Amino acid sequence: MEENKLPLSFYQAYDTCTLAQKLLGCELVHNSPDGITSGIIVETEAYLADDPACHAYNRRTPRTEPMYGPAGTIYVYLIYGMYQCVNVVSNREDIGEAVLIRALQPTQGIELMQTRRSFNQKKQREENRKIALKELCRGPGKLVKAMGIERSVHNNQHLFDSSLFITKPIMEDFTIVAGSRIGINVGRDLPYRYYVHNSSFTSK
DNA sequence: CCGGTGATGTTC
DNA sequence: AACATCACCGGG
Repeated sequence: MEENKLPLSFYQAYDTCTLAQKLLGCELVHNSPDGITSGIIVETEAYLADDPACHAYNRRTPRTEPMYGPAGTIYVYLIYGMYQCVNVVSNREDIGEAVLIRALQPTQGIELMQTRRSFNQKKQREENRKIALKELCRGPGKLVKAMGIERSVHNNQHLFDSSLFITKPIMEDFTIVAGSRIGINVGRDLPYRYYVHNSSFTSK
């Protein structure tokens, strides 16, 4: 599996919008101390340097610094106080652009993902609710929790040198649909959201 | 629909 | 120091 990692050159080869589409069909893998979990990327969003919705738009601060790193850097941030989202940094060093991973089709470690998703951090215990396969990684916050991705661990690491990595495309013959990004105000008119047509694992 | 939740950036 | 914002999710 490790040997199927995307090469560094893959992340450097494309502009951000193209990379966001090229990552569809690839597998996101986390080789964690608790076990391996993975899923096929079925939904992404591009965030560009000249794009007001981009965290790095006109600002280079401690939080956004990973976005200015080399392509393939991992950018994890906290949102709404309780969720984290994971991005693949794109373009050249010193240009703040990235691709947000929004949904996965789960492949390996499904039970572990269900366990992670079922853990109620407020009550500090696991709850009984059974989470449907389709719901496991449908959304950026959900997939980060299911995959066990942690800002404190993975932020500013590189996909080529981390327990979190991406392998070459394993999905074949799919159509890519472009549309407006989800959950943002500025830049909502830009068609920078990409997803696999007819996949039942994408968010809405 | 609506509110929880906390880091971040901006304004004072 | 205070405030507005926020690439979300789950309960209703």
